[in-house]
Amino acid sequence: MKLATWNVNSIRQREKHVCRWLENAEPDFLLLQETKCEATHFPCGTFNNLGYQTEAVGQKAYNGVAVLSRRPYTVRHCALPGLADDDAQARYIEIEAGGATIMNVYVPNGNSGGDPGFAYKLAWLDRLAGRAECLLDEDTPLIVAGDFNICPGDDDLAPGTLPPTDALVRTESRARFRRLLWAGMTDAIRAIHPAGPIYTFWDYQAGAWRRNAGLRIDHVLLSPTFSERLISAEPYRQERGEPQPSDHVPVMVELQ
DNA sequence: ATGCCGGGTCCTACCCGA
Repeated sequence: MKLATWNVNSIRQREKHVCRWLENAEPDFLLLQETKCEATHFPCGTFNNLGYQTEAVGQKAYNGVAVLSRRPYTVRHCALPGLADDDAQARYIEIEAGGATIMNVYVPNGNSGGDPGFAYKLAWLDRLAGRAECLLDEDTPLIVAGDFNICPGDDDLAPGTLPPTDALVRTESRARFRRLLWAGMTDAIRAIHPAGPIYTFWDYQAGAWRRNAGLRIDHVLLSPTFSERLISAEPYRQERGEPQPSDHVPVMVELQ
């Protein structure tokens, strides 16, 4: 089974990239973030034609997530349960497939909106961890994947790319990521590649791609049932070199 | 420590991302 996550930075701009990538990589599940598209305008038909059943949660201009799957699934939640303003922003889809739960997340960046903006990010991550812990307590096989907007460690950003005050590297953000690990989730990329620089995002500006000034902020977290079956976990760097790319690349895991 | 790029929308000057 192959599952991937990709922040596409507008599905309308990236529809052809996604189709081409699906045909080459053939994931069973693809979790998209930053579709920037209301659900009624999401190009479901295009992906149906490639054999993928699609569920989109969207809003105008910002955020937006979607699930593409060639395996049967049911949608369980279209917003993070229990969050105070839980469906104000389109950041979460939770599905059930083959007895497992899969969460597609677009975590708030936390750098805009001052202290309340950062507090929203932390509250969102606390709520996510609480939800994951509930499912882990019941031994539900679980995958949490998406754009976390967190560089978990110092190998996860090119030196000098971000100041220590940035919401992507703040200790409070990293502590929320560790809470998910301590709850029993495995960071799939780090299970396969324990150390060294691995990036999933390169800014459009200042020659970030050319200089390999990247960040690792897109993650796939696996509960024990899945981590024991992990075969590979890789970012698809070549996507960043395509014409008109997203600033993020797909991250795919293969499970036995 | 960004807003140089690239997306969005109140269509055009701004907001937002990481």
